Amino acid sequence: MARKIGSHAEITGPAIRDAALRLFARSGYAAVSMREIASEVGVRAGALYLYTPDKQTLLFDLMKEHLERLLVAWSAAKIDGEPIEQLENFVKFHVAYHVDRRDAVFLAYMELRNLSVENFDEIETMRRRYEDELEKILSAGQECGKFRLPDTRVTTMALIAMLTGVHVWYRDGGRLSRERIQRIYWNLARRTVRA
Amino acid sequence: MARKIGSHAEITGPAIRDAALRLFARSGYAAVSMREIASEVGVRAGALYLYTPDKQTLLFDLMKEHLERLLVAWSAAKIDGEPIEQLENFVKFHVAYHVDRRDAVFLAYMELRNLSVENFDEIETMRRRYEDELEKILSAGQECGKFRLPDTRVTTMALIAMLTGVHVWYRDGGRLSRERIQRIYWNLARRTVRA
DNA sequence: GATTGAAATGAACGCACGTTCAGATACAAC
DNA sequence: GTTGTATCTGAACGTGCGTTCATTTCAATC
Repeated sequence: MARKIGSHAEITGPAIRDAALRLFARSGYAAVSMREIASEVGVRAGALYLYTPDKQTLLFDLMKEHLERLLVAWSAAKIDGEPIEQLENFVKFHVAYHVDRRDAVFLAYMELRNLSVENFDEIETMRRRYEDELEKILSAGQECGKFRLPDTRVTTMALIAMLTGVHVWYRDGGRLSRERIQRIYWNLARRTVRA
Repeated sequence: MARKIGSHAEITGPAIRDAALRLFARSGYAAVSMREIASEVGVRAGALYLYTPDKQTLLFDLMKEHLERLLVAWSAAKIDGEPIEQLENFVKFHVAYHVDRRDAVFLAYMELRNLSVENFDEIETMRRRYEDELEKILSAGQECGKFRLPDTRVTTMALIAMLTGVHVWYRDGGRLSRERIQRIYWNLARRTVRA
């Protein structure tokens, strides 16, 4: 049975995370004060400490939650089949996910430096797990002769960088639809593996 | 005739910029104090203000200097010829430059948020000028039928992101030589434009 | 309507920050 | 050796930070 909590907490907890995510993504972890986050939520700074032990943990939890969700979402989205189909699936998944969660993606990229060593290691391990999913697809394609890659590891990093870069320029309601963007990136990625 | 300056200034000025670049790149602008920078140079914080009006200007100057040097270096490196040759030249130039100046590249990417509005606009204009150099090459190739691109602008952004991503994983003395890395990225880029 | 306890406040803490500046220092010129 | 000046120090400034905690608020329960 779930522990009973007050009616405020049910709202305030997630609201704090939302506000922190938005502000951290916009201005950077170090540039955002606990007072700003609190003000965004409509609360005073002290109240935040009912929901997080400290600012560092708030950042870490946001990044960890992002990567956990990413890995779970990928687990649900991944398919069996030919490497080329798996790659198409990965590319479209990655682009859609990164377009839909720009703030979280941005945070997880930019704020690694502000994590403590242990926290950094944990996040980095999860990121590496995700990158490995792509690398496995590329390796499989390479081994069965379907892909021709100059270097599997570098191609993995190059593809990840290329795809993730969508968050730099994508804007909601922009010139291109989500689906069009997915197709463009898939087009580019397919050429990269020469399949 | 050059204005005469004391013997210390000839050394200290650049030393401050070096230290600031290194520390900003490592820990982030907001996380580095003027006292830390001064300590790295072997001086007290107050002395920094003989060389920069404030911390923000120090950051801005580092970023501006990086982009100026990048544009100058590209001006010197760029060639005429077929789009495919121009692209090869651009890719190899970009990779080499970004591998050789990881700190400056990192700074110019990560610290845009910490610039004042006017400073941001100036830096962004210069960055855009550089990106346009690639876009012009892609457009030329597209128009003469040598390249087949799904979308010139998106391909530009995708290629820039892919190439710049080298700074994420490159380490001096790593598994791959600079030249090998240049060739791998050129290989990937060429496929991208289907040339 | 009294009781309860979670939620939030508001004031305070010690600390580190960017920046200033009067005074000390070191060094080149004479 | 004295002077002049570029360089640097050391102390101080006001500010804002993350965090704590005694106190207050207030909705739910009886």
